[in-house]
Amino acid sequence: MAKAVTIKDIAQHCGLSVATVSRVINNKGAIRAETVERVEAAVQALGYRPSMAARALKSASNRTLGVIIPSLTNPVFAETAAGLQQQARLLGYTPLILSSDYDDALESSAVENLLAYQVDGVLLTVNDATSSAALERLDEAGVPYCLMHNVPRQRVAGFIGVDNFRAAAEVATRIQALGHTRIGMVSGDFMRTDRARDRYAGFLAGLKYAGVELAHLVQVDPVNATGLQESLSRIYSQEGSHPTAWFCSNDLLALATIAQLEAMGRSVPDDVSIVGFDGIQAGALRQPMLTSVRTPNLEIGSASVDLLMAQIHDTSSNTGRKLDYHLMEGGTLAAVSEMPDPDSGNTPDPHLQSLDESKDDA
Amino acid sequence: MAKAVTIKDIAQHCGLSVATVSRVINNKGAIRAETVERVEAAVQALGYRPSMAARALKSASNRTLGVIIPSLTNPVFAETAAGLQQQARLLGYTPLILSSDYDDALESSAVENLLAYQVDGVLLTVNDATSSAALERLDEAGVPYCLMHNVPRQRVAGFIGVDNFRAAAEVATRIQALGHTRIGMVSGDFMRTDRARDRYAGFLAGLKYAGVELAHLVQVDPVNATGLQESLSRIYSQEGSHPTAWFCSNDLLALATIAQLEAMGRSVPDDVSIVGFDGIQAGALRQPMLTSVRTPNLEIGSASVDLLMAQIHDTSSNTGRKLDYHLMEGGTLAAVSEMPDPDSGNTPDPHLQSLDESKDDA
DNA sequence: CTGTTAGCGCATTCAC
DNA sequence: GTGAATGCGCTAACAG
Repeated sequence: MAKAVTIKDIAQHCGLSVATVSRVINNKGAIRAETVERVEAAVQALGYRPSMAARALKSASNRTLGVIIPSLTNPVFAETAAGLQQQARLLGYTPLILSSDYDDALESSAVENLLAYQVDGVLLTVNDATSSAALERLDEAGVPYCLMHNVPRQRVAGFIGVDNFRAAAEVATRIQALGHTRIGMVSGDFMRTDRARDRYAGFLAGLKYAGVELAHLVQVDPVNATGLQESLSRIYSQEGSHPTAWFCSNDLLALATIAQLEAMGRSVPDDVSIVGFDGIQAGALRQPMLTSVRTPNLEIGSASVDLLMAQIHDTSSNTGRKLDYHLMEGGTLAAVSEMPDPDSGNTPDPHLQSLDESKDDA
Repeated sequence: MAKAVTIKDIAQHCGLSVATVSRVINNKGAIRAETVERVEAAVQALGYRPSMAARALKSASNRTLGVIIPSLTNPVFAETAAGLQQQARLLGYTPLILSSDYDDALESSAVENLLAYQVDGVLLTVNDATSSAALERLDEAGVPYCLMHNVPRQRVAGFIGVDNFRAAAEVATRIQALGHTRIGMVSGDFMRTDRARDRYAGFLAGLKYAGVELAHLVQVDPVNATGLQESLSRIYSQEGSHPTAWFCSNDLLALATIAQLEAMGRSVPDDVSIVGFDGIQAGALRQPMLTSVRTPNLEIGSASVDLLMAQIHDTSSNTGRKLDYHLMEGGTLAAVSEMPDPDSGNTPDPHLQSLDESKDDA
């Protein structure tokens, strides 16, 4: 690696001291206009770039933001990362993005890693904000951070996310209003993420309010949906009435559920309705479009950067914000049909039939 | 930010010099076993982490790999990044991931940024490997790098990707073999990426070999597919025979094309066949599954790390490798039907009809 | 307005 | 085997 040009080189080149050059570069203090020009010209000419390493070493700011997300390949987090990266770039910060693969140990080691890089702050989505060693470590190290997607009940440094509980409850009432009475939920493992837990709790609460009981709960691995296929085929091979609607705790699961149901010969939404959560592009591109709770993922990223910046500079006690979500009505949620499940003998209550055509009020 | 524990702290704690501690930590030189133990215990106890900044400053290695991808939200690159991150982690390296948004200027500034971080090497997908200021800058700085997905004709430091030309040519012959004669291509802007150009060239060559001409070429913005809708509706609103098959230069475009065609009342694959490129999850989850050239994205990431490591350590002249791809036959490519386009009066050649049922030979 | 100087945390000489 | 000293590139006092 060719020797990089340092602040010293440009100082020499201009016949100035390194201090003056540093001032010009950082816009600190008052310097003569001509000097500024001279330095800037030299910077251009020699192709100088300040070393982040040296900056960090001076334990000033190195304008680096640590980022930890559960997965790079889940579009939700990819979008969040994209939003955050763009906002960071605007503010002259560089994000250092690590993924935890939904693993607590990796989450913690990612924090250690970021600490070693002396990041100015951390943006992260943890598995579970109520019991995260990673967050404790950040508190202990005194590094400002902002949670993304996690909406913790207890006070933390900051967070940006949507009200998962409330959104899921809305989904429940919406599904029930369409006449469904046999309703299931497909969820990521509760032990793994607080989002899955909140969405489950909200969905349950919504169902209860609507006077319906949850017929089935299928918990799967959030990374690869292990167990989904088996569970669904078991449920649908049983005698009796089958669910006519499923709420999935995220869109990836919803898409996988649809694929599985269709592979089993069930048609969506004619035989069974599906609602997802996240509003990822893949759901919007399919036909019919996936009905889903759309969350502002890009904005969650960019707003988190803003919040973190506020913390870094003002140390104001900004504790976070809930962003709006939107129940996007696609075509995968429909009113329950007269004959939802040919295998079962049950017919929906007559008084629900009037709801059959109410699906286009989105 | 609470003062981090330094090598000095643990030296004091052990009654040793910083030099000795450094030796223990880096496994350099001979040290007494008991001393090693003592140091390691202190490291554990005090929670010491060597500062990457200081390491980088000593212009040794800071075990950081720069990464530049066109987009975080395109699953192809997200998967590649995931593969690369995992492999890097295995080897004790940390990836610093930046996205260029398919923009040459951002690509270059990303390189500058990585240079400022003194990365040990760079893994990147550039827009166009044959004319990249970013690559020139890396050469100039003497930083080893490995291209991902770019398969340049001229010699470069290293690359890992698939043979886009050959794969696209295969797609062409496959489509033609199914009886299609009116064939179009939807492509990302040629000015933007060499992949789009190679795939176009390969597709053309394949068609030529098969004795068919390309009926339509639709070029769109690779970021947001701007212009797709307009072009397609113009083509299908014209009198005469319409394309019965489209090859799309990537899966995101293929999905968007399907959505657009279906919105226009065309059925896939009954009215029109679609083939994509990349093999992203969203294509595999839809029904019918998207027919696509599946590329080993995770492996492209991990293999690139390996190749880059080889360059960093051996400075061997390893010039890269082409990885295998696979034409995944989903359900969106079918033999041309007897009446491909109700609007047009033309009927396919009788001798092609025998191919109608050959679609399940995948 | 500008120059001098002192470290930041670490790896690496060179002594002992 | 181990310690003391040096400097990587930079910023932040403190002097002029």
